[in-house]
Amino acid sequence: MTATAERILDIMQELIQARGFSAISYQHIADALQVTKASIHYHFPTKSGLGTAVVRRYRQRLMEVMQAVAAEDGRSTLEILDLYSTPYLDFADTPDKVCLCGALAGEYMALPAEMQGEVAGFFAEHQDWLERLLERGRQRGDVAFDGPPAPMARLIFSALQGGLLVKRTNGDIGQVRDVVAALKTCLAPATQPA
Amino acid sequence: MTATAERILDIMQELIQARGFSAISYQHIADALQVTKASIHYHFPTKSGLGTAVVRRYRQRLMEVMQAVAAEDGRSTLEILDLYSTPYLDFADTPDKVCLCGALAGEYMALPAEMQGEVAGFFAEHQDWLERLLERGRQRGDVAFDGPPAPMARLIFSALQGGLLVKRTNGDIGQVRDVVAALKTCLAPATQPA
DNA sequence: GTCTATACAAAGATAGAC
DNA sequence: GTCTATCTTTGTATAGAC
Repeated sequence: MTATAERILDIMQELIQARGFSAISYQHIADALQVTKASIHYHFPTKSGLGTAVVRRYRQRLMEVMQAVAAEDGRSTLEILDLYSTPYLDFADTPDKVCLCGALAGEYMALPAEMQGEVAGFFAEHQDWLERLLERGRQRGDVAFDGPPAPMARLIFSALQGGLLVKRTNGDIGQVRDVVAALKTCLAPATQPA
Repeated sequence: MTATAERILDIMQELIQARGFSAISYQHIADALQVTKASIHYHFPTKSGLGTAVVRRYRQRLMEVMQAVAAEDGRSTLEILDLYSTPYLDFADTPDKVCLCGALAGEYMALPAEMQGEVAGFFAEHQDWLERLLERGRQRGDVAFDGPPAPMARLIFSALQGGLLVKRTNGDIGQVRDVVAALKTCLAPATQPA
């Protein structure tokens, strides 16, 4: 992967996060990189291939974040949840970006099959990760909730994705912060009555 | 509004719910309606105007649902929440549709300004409605949660939107059902210890 | 690896006949 | 209201020079 190819991926990712995949053209990328369309095609012959490469890289990066977060010792489950939420809160700090896969999910049926697979895989592995986190947390006793962990993991993940999307329409960072805060109140173990 | 114009709105709405706005062309609509592109332009001269009309109608319809639901007497807050969730669960029963505004949110920065306003208004009024529902419910004592109602309203709405988007990528209706179920466990008032 | 030039299809939109 | 025909721009993609 050359440096230029990486920059193209960077630009494409930012564009998708802001405007989605269908609305992006090679011209947009060329303008941002200050080269011609043909140069972009040299590095990524097809738009479908470019889109797939962007999602793959994004997916891998966030997976590394999750593995690093899970490896941290001495953190409470709620602290780990905070660390997990950090990338989403960072997106919320921008005026125009959401999660790459959250953006792509809205136009899912218009995506090339290869991209659909990457997006679906991203969602699945995040929810699996959250499920394991909740399971461990409940065993340790620092989170509490009714029923099996899978529905709660789905709630957390769905809420983060949805919260980011809503936030961009109202410009209120509180949208995502509120969602995270409300989730925590749902998970906080009941303090033993004295 | 003529019957044909209504059918165009129907088709456009379905197409957006499945594929987003940017990926839809007048040709797609013309094919679905079995007429030529020019006929569509007769009813809706610009794509921006057509998109805006679709969102406006959708917004209005769901607002009517909310008003009808809120007017129902003798329902518990959790029952009302179920009624509110019905349209989302109906979308979840299709293989390819999400909430119209949920789909549009992913490509928000690529939308015409007028459509952005409608989407933002839709989100705002839904969250406001949920906030009032929660406030009343807590007063009546049939739901319980920590802190002010706004964050919980935001959590519920974000989770429903996000849940639908994730559901479409994994084809599992359980995704949305789980989210609703998990939300309910978060809201259920603690049963008085005997 | 980037450029110019070009091919070809699809897009949004309009004119004017029926 | 719908059609055919057309305009103009944009989109994805390739060929070949530098």
